[in-house]
Amino acid sequence: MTTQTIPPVRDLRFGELPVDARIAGALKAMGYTSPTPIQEEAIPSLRSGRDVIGLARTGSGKTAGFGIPIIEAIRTNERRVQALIQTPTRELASQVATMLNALGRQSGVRVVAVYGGVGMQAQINALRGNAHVVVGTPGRVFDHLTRGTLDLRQTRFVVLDEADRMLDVGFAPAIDKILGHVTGPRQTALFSATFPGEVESLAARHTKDPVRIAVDAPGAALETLEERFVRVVAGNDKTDTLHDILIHDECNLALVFRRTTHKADKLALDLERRGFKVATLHGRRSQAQREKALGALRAGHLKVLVATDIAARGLDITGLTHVVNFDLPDTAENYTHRIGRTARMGANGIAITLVAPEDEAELRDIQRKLPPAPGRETPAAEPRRGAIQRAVGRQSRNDDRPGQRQPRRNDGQAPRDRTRFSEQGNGWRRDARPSGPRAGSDHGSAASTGAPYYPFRSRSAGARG
DNA sequence: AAAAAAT
Repeated sequence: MTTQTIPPVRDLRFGELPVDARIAGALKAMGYTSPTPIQEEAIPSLRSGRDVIGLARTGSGKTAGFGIPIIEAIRTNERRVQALIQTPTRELASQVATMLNALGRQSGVRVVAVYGGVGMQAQINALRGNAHVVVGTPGRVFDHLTRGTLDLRQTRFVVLDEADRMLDVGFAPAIDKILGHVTGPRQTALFSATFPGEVESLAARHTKDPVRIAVDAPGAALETLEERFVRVVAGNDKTDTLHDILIHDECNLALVFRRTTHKADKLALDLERRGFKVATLHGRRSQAQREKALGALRAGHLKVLVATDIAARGLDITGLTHVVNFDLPDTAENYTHRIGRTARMGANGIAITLVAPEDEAELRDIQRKLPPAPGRETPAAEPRRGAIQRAVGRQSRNDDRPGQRQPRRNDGQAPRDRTRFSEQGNGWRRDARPSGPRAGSDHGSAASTGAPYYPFRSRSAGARG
């Protein structure tokens, strides 16, 4: 008779949160020891059975915030797809599936990624096996539904990751069709770092009396991120400025955004000629090329990845020190998501936006829509002589970054922001009057307007009664 | 106007 090793009964808590022992084990193996604020809020809410709209900054742990309660609710003895997570890009679907797989490993939960650009048969086989959780992009998910190779009739959890993107015009019809196949009772969760007013009505269509978790104002700044703006004077080449950024000591790994696939390719070619290890990621490349590029970036084999907004949302790349907006993002939301590829989970990061004279007006539009924060440049700021050299050459504020990899904060605790927010107009405004003494900032004018204050972490039902 | 997402 074999002696079974019974694991000691400990680690049944994730910080203050009680968690399933197998999940506690998985979390420990993943290096997480206590929940981030969004996890502290989202996990109990999802456990309670309520729908959730969760807003929290980029890199603050949203994936585990829905992943943990879903994994622990999966009945592994039932061979049914019990949870569906939808993402806007294939790479994000893959990344989320990897994370959920790690969370569910010790629980016997089977997670299957379902997205286009790769063979159908392997996915069909995986789905025919014991798939408990499906993470996918809408096109391929719908394809499986019409072929009858995916059955969502027993699905009890639906998550729209990057929810504002999934509900916008490009995706909404596909999401509607897919959710039409989820015929049983279900819990719906929407998560994002941005949530523009326009998507509120769409969100209401897909959720019932949701718990609204606003750990951070949509678009809120990150304390560990330094946002810089480099004015490139007329006639000057942005590529030269980018070159200067890349060769600077503090730049380990950079993600550079361009607005079109063609421009991304062109810049990558230029950088290659200049001797940089570079790859491109955009939607006109084959899935094999895309995966190779992202894999090389994650493995640290590249200096720089040039991408379109395909890489703007969700991707978590360890060691990414710099995000460069070579071309301006098209919206304030995209600005927030792009720069949020760095400075994740308490790590430091630098985001540099290259600004040509013709970009100025558009940049001002973007900045006007962002919650102001100490350290975040405001539209009023005037470009000054010598600003380029200073911005490129300046050392990072908290320079504790070692050569290769950024340290993950191993206490699992993203820095907590005590700033309060006031709701004004259609958006959220950062109100710089903290609970303590006033920080040396000039962004606090809203504090004296008598606007109502809402608690920093608000938990109110969507519709006020 | 562009990018993404099914083929």
